[in-house]
Amino acid sequence: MSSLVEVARAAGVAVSTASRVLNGSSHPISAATRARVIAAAERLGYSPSALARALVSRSTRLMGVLVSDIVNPYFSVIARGVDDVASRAGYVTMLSNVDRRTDIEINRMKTMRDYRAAGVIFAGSGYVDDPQAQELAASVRQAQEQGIQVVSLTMRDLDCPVITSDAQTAAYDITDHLISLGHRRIDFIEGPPGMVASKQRRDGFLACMRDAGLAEAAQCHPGGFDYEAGHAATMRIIPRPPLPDAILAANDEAAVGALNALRQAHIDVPGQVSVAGIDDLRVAQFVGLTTVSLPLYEMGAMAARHIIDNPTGTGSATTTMLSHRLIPRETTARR
Amino acid sequence: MSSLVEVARAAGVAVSTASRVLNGSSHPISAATRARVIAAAERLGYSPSALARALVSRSTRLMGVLVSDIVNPYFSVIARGVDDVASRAGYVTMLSNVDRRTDIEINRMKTMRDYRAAGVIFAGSGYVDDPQAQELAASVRQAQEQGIQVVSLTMRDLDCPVITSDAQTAAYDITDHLISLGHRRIDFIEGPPGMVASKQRRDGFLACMRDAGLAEAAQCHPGGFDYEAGHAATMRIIPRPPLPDAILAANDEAAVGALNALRQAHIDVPGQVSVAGIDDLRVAQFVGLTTVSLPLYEMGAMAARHIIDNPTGTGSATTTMLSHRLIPRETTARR
DNA sequence: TTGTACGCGTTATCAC
DNA sequence: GTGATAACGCGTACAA
Repeated sequence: MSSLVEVARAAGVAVSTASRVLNGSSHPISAATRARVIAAAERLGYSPSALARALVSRSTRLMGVLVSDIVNPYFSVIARGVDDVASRAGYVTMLSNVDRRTDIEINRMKTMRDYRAAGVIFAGSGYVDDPQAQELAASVRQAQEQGIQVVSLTMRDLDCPVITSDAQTAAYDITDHLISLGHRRIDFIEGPPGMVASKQRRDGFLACMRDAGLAEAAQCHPGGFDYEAGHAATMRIIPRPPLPDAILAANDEAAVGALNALRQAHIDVPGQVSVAGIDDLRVAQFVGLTTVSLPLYEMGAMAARHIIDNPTGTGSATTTMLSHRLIPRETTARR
Repeated sequence: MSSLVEVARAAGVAVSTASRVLNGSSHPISAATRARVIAAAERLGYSPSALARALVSRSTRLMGVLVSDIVNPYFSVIARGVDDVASRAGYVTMLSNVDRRTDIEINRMKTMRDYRAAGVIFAGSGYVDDPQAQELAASVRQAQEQGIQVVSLTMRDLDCPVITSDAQTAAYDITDHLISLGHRRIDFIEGPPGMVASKQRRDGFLACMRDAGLAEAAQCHPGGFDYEAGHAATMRIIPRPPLPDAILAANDEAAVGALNALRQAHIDVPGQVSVAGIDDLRVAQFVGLTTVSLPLYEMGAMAARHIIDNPTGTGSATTTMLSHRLIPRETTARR
């Protein structure tokens, strides 16, 4: 718990001298005193106060990330991307779960602002007609005026740079893949109601079906992003024949739920029905799920790098689109 | 970016007065001035500097968590437990991935120490004969002397409170369950070599087999904690008949790998071979895996609570054992 | 090459 | 009730 003054005293030098050797200043220091200071610091177990340092330098190496739920692999992959580049740059990442609630999001973001985070990354999507969207936008603006970099990983009504992937086109592409396999009647299990992310994915699906002249054959079912939702939706599909040629779920976990529901009902996948998801999370590999790979890790990593590389809050609100990739596996087959 | 002095000036009061109203001090303040200060703070978009506050109060509301890999659901569940109680108490959690490397662990822990974290939680297990264990222990001791609470979620050579679950007994219990189902020849797929967590689980398995007079029927295979390891180990088991009655993997993900390897080889589970895991992660529900539920969320939550409730670094190094629970599902059956 | 002195934004102590 | 003022631990002009 010794401070710089104590180290300086122990080394018989002025605090400024101690400071200069201990924080790698370019200021010239004689080898002798440098050694003395380092020895003293070592002996006293000196640990520089990042707090005090931040106070005077007016900048921290704190990287904020706001996720809906870190247990959701979608977000843990993003968080991993963030932390990898953050820690490599000497930053420490602050993580908060906001449970898809804008009020919590506002609140946590203010807490990170109080700690003067270098930047805050919004990993989760927004909501359609969110009554608190304005309040959030105002908080974001305020944070930016304080010099905090804000980056969003989805398109939202925030005046900040966006680093994202095109979920709508991803949904379009996987639907197109299904169609190219000869499937005509395709059922779509939607994401949670009200989320922009849900809407994008459904829109991509519908657009592709329409473009293929299959608008009539497209059917949407309420669902969600989790296993149970995909399972339940499929349980509602099964008893109403005819079965669709294929089922596309709004994300992988729901797709796995659909897959299991079908197999439990002794419906062969992909023999009778093909199943596909979106995201390409780890579970998709486990079950051999056909899906679209979204660059989640890269999004997190790029967002962190953006924050580190743009110390001033002057970055214009550009949008960076990272590309996705179709991953055909064993849950889809030619009709 | 306005500070307390600016708020005070705008409100026409002294900084001390502004401070008193803005940080909920119990000091008496006239309603009139209180209102003026609040109005001024509002108008200027004042956000208190947690940095400056921490500097003078000598304590932060920063909660540190060190995990091996946040993408691993084992750790993300723990992290979620930590963050839930942390944020409810106004703390913000700092997360770091240490990739099972003690040197990184030491490094990240020092960074958190520099930020004067209220506490640091070690979520990952240690390694047998770790050459850097001493260095880590020394860093921990130093942090503790600075008033940082340290909690470990596994038994390691750190002089700090431990909040954990008995993985060895968990392994024992699931093995016992397998035996009670009539299985005799049981193969165990080990965790990553060198990890204490791997050893505990294997020891629990072997102890149970021995106690059941089945030491001869117990067979251990090198493996790992991930899908690929479980899959590969099982691929090595299959071509060497006779098949075991059951396969127990060191954790759920490896068990799912084993399960898939068996099914791909057209071996019926649980008809021909039963399969079980340890942890009870979400994927275990997906595939209906019999397993043991470890109180991961609770461990994280309790650790965070401990840190919040024990502001002084005086807590003795007690050990708290949280109980596990057998979860029989569909991958095991009576022989 | 080294030292002095000030300021970063707060809280706490003391006086009024 | 309110107001100066001294810390907290550090970086950095500026002076020596």
